[in-house]
Amino acid sequence: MSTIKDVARLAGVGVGTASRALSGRGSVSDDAAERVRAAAGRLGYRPSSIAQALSLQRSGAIGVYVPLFDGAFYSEMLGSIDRVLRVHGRHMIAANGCGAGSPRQKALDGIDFLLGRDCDGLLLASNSLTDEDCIELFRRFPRMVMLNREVPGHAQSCFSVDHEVAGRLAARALVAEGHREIAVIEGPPDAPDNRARMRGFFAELAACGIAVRPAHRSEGGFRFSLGAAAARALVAAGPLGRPDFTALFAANDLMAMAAVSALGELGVRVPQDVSVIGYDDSRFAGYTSPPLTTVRVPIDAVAASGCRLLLNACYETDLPVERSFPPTIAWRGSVIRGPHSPLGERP
Amino acid sequence: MSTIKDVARLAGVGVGTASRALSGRGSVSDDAAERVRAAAGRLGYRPSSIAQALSLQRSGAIGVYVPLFDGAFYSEMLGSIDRVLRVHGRHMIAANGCGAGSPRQKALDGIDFLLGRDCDGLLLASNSLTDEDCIELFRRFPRMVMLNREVPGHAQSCFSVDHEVAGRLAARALVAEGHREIAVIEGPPDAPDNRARMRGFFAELAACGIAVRPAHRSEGGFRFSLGAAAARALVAAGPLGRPDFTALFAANDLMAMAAVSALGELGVRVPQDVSVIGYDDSRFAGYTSPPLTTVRVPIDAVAASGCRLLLNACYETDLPVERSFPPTIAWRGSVIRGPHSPLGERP
DNA sequence: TTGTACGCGTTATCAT
DNA sequence: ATGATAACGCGTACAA
Repeated sequence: MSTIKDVARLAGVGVGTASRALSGRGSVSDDAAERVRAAAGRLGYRPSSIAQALSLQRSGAIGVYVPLFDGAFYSEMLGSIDRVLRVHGRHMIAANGCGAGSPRQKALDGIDFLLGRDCDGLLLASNSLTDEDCIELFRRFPRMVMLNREVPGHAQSCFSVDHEVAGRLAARALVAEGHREIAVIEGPPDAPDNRARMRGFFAELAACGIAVRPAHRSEGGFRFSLGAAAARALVAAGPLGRPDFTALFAANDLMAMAAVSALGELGVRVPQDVSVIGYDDSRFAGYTSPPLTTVRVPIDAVAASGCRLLLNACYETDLPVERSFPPTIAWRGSVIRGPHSPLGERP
Repeated sequence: MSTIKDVARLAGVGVGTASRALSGRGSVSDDAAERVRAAAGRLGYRPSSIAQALSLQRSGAIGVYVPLFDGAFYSEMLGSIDRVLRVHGRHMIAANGCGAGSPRQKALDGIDFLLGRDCDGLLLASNSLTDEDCIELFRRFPRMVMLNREVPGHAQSCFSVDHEVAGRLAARALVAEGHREIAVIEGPPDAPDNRARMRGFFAELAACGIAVRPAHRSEGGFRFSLGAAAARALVAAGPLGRPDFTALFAANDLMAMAAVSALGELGVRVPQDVSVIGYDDSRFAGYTSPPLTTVRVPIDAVAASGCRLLLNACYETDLPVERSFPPTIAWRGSVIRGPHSPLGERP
């Protein structure tokens, strides 16, 4: 690999001139600039990003931690982040939770790993860290933004949809279609995003005078297998092993999809026997059978804005940043009219 | 941030001693080593990976290019790669295709971007590059391994399942269940992996005396929307707008899932009216309705071995590397017995 | 065993 | 406008 010294020598100038000519910063005579460019071209010169990093005191790397790479939710974030980063000439060091330990420990390990790689900034998505973990992290490493969660005292550095509002939306969608006997497959009980959407969902239902029976609440965990198991448990709890609810809200699309599948194997049809509404509007939601009606949360926009704020913090730029990411309902085939009269309007 | 100089000063030794004590290479008196460790601990010293990289002439970064982050196939690869990398203290700079241009151009851009970040090695997954592109890439940058494709003359650096064998397997599965009127939704016509699986599929069918009618071949492109469209086209081509085939092979699970959904909306039931077999055994395949019978290709193992070979090449290690990744059939609910007598045995 | 000094490739400063 | 030179933080050869 040729260095800037080689370029300078071939061009017949000093390294300073070569550096300025190549970077465009500082003044160089047209003549010299041209010779440097030619020399660089002939040598196939590429600046060493490592040496640049050492000299500039920044690596250009943004560390990104997500619990896992697969799953429509996080991979969509990743794509969005890469897009923003690349436009601005930065790159991503990506890590997901791996190895042994609890989800929280995996997150801590992954973040620690990232911290050791000299990242200029950190982009974090984790609902397994405690608020205290996050606060401590912010203290040690202020150039950080959290995605998909709110951390007390750090609203500026947190980007998320309002999951409570989104949860209310799901409830409104169901009651607007005339459902009242409603079952729920919840996400992990200590995940902040799950709790927020459940809080909103139940609150809106309560506002409509609807209470969800305890037997109609089943705990999942944002995973296919748990969604399927939860769905089976829900119908098993009904009389004669038939569901005694007409609608089902799953805390994410993965579980909604798994629930539809499990329901199908039990002989209960979606949407004829029970309507199902999901959450996230994952890439696949339009292509299940039936296509999934779901709460759309614009996670790509969330990630992009979070990334841009981080970039501003790291590189003194002034990229535009959105703060509001209103959820909507993606109406598809898995929710149909229920037996009761509609309450309110279709959101 | 404190540097090794600070540590050395606090420990009352020279930087050389501090460096040796911290790295474990070279000899240091127990006494000095202890003082250095203590000093490092008190200072919260973290070596600058950038300075290390400049000195050692390697960054510890492996560049990974995949066409996209979402989609079960590539994200599963990513997870597998990160797992291997992290165990060995290396990290991943991940890039996916973004910006304008053809898929091929995106790949070329992404790779070029990675090359500019001083990666020690490159892990590539792309079926949009031509063989010539790959060969040229290997010439310019030998420390590279291709995932999920074979490049002529570079078998050593390519890791993939044998898609032709896997395609044959799909055919055998269908005929073993008594299907003969078979339709196909193909992937992108110039993607090598798609071509190989189609070649195998048609060859095995031919060996059984079965020919696929031109009207029963529909071109998709590894995407939901194309799978759905292809399925609609297939039934539209039949008499009375009903399918005149009893089984359908989709070149990947995404399209299989979309096809099942589209078929459902047209009133044709899976598997009662037509059996569907997918390809990949994506994470979601067990949770569609009905659960998808599919060709399982162990892409995680492929990625892990490819990654280990690359690590060996980059860091003179001797990690174990597998070369054979036999595909199997994951039997689930989307394929049932067809009208003809079985040919051969269930693979 | 130890400390000093040099090299890694770049950018930035500063006389010229 | 230009070129020499000093950082940047680390590993390591070498002399002691």
